[in-house]
Amino acid sequence: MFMHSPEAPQRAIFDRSGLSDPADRSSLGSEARTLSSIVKGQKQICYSPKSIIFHEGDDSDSIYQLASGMVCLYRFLPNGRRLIARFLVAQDIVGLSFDEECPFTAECVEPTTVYKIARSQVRTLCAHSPALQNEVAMLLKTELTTERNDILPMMHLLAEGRVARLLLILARRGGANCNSGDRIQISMTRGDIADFIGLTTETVCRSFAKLRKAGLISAVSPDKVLIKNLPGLIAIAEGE
Amino acid sequence: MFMHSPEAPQRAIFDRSGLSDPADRSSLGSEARTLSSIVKGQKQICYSPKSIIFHEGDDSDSIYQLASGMVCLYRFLPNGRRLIARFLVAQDIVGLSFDEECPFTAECVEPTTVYKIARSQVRTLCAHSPALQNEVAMLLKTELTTERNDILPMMHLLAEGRVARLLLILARRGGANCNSGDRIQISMTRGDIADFIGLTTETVCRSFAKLRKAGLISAVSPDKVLIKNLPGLIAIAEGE
DNA sequence: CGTCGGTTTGAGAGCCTTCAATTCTCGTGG
DNA sequence: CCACGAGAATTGAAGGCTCTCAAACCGACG
Repeated sequence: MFMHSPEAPQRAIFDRSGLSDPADRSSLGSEARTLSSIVKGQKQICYSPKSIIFHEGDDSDSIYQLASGMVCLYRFLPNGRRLIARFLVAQDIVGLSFDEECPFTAECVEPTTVYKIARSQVRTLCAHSPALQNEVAMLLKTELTTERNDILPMMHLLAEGRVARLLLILARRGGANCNSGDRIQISMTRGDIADFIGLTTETVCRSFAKLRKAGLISAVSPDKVLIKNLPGLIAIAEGE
Repeated sequence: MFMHSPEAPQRAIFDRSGLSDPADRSSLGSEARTLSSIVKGQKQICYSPKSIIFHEGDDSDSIYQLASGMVCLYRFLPNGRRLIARFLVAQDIVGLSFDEECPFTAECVEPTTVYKIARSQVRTLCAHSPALQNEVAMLLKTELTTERNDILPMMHLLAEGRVARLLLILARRGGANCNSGDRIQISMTRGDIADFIGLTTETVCRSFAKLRKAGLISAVSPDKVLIKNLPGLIAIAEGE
């Protein structure tokens, strides 16, 4: 479950479609535009670490696709704790599922460039292009699948399993081939990780230490780890 | 955040659309069909408690809408623990976000009737009806929003907060007006609740007891509770 | 009336959080 | 090039929360 690539080319996303009629695929013609092709015309916007792309509560009048970097989507609970819903990496699109208001704040974790697309433009193009509207539905489906497979099981795991699962998510996103020996780049802080998987900074640290002592990973630096035993890591990430 | 109704009429769902072009709404004409209208032509299928509507791994060749009853969607983790992803109630639709295989088993919690629609039919109708395809996108959006607002915060709460949150979800679904004094019907078992919010049966029980002793709810029977102090319950559900 | 599944309560062990102190990392300025 | 300082990471100890194991209770049903 961990090894399929979420950065599959658009065609692959289409091919997995359970909604569009395959027989109609050939009739799309030249006016069929993918979100990617629309995005290519936009200029890139650059952000430095810790800068905010949009705030929770802002009018959700645009959607964004990351060209590079990393962004986290978060919100504060009434008790003051921060809840990180998702980390976005290159190619990820954010905003398609938003209503009038942004339900999250989007803050850059590292230097980031994004394409910005007006929601009104997406609306208009969707209304005229069944293919594009289908692509949007596919993207929403993918988002739900990711939520289902990556995030939801976190709630049922102990600390070590949650951290292992996060590492595997990062490994899958970062490196194409994900084997024992591969290096994982961890751009976010321990506190970010904690707010993502529902633990404290200290517990995240201790979990890293346990995984290290168990020989499943080895630490190059706080933000780089090597996978020493992938099957073992997967086992932990799935609850022993 | 808890009090908006997820069972809003279809029009309301359309009106909240962030994707369809409002200007095109009037051109839908008579061929515009909603999922609800399609469903009305189907015959109902009845299931008794504990019966299975579909198994994890089955070909996902149909989608379902609940007419009445309650269904839980679950899957087993490699460690043997069961993970309940969602409880479906009347009007809920399941399957739109599935790929070739069902990612969950759907098991009835109580006597349940469903409408069954072939996925191929949805595909075909979607290909010919932008309005229907838009409705599908809206339903996926709603599912994501629910996941974001109801489920995701669970991971960051203690046992009492998770149970309080579940009670509010049930209250919102069950009764239209949700005030102190309202009765909540809890059809699933304590074990089901535990597998949903990532705890054990015993901890769920103890959390109910704590909420009772705190005067936030009172127990009519194991499967019926009264809300005694809604603001207090909401506070707990959001992390104090 | 007895059984069975589900619920509730208790006790002890293990996990996570909190609070505190220490170490590490890395960019900056000398 | 090296020293310095701020922020991040790590480690320790104590206490609270949750899990496990066990036992008692309850209600529906045959």
